[in-house]
Amino acid sequence: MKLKKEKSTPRNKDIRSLILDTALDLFSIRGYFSTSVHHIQKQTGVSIGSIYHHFKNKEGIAKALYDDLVGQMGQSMADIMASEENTRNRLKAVCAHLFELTETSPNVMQYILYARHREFMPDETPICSSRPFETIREMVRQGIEKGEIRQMDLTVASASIMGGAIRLIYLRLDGVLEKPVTFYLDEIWECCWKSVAP
Amino acid sequence: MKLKKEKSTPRNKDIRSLILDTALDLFSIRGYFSTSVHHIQKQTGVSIGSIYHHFKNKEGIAKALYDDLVGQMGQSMADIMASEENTRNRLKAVCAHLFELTETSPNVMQYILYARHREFMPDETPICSSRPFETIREMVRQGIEKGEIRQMDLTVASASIMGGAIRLIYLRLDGVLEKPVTFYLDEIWECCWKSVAP
DNA sequence: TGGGATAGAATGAACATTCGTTCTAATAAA
DNA sequence: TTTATTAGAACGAATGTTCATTCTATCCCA
Repeated sequence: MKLKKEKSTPRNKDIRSLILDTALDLFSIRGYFSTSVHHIQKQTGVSIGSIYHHFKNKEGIAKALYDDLVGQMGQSMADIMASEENTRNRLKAVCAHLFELTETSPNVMQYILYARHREFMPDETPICSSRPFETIREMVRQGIEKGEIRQMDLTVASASIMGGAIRLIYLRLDGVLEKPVTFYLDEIWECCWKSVAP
Repeated sequence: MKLKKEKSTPRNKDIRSLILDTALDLFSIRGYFSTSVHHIQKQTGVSIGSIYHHFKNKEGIAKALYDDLVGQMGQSMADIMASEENTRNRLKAVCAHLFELTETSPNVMQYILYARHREFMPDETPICSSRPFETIREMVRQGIEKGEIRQMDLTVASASIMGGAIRLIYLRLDGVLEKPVTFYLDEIWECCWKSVAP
């Protein structure tokens, strides 16, 4: 009985997660277009029929994955927003979080930052307009309002403050940095902050 | 005679260029994987056989295109390096050039920056290790040496100084900026420079 | 100059393969 | 029994590539 239940009941969620986890691995290693549904089938052991029972189609898998990951990241940003008071600490915490994520889950970072979502999810809003990035923008906006960041165009300020850090993340994901990005956190953060400080 | 020569001799180059130009358009609009060789055939009017006569295969088209564009950009960077003396002017000229290119040939910028080359050109070095980016790195290195940029890790300095500008280019290509990037040049450049100034 | 030989460029039908998706049957759960 | 889930064979469309053939321009020799 127990054995049966353990095998079956949690299966719904397990299978869905199993498919998404595997898809993330395959997508970020081989890319979306070079990953076939049959690959996912082989890697998960879940049958084709079952995959299509859980997701409308291949794009549906990519979309669900995207929503999950962007949702998680949005939550992290909201948490930082809530737990830190001043702009400088908030934004440094954002950088630190992104750097750690890059090291602990490069696949996640790769999929969020690097995959050309619009290429296979035509209706998706560009990543930079999604909630996590909107939250960062809001942090910057408040920073300008409070005078912690000098008066300037909001978009330029956001790009400037995150640009260097994101650049480093790309370099790390591309295998160009030999040390973990986290190693460079303090140094790059000083640059980021100086670029917009009053 | 002359007529004949004009019609025939340049044809080799014309067809090759026609294929590359069209491929660039299609690749940057629909993406590499959503562009079939048959699409290129239809758009150019050049027969399939002829396409395969000029290029080894589809990947060969992408690679030739990449080499051409990266070569051109490398030349531009070398020109700037040669024509400007001090680091600040050099790097601002680099930003200005990239911004102008983004406005005049967004396709080129899109292909160079955004396409996941490693996904379909497995042997290609990551863009950030290619010659144009190496030249930028060398500019920064000299800047640090001469004390125009403060003492710091070279990679971090490069990422910091170009990060914000590149970020803006991405935003523009994604259709998030309503105004041309060139409009923001002075403002973002001030940020970039402040981030690494002594 | 004229005419055949040669090289290489262009053609597009045909091919094998892969892919996303559907369908029907079997199984498990309620 | 009824409903939800799993299974995997089958399908059709699309793709990258090949190849036998035709066309065109240049070269060579009479």
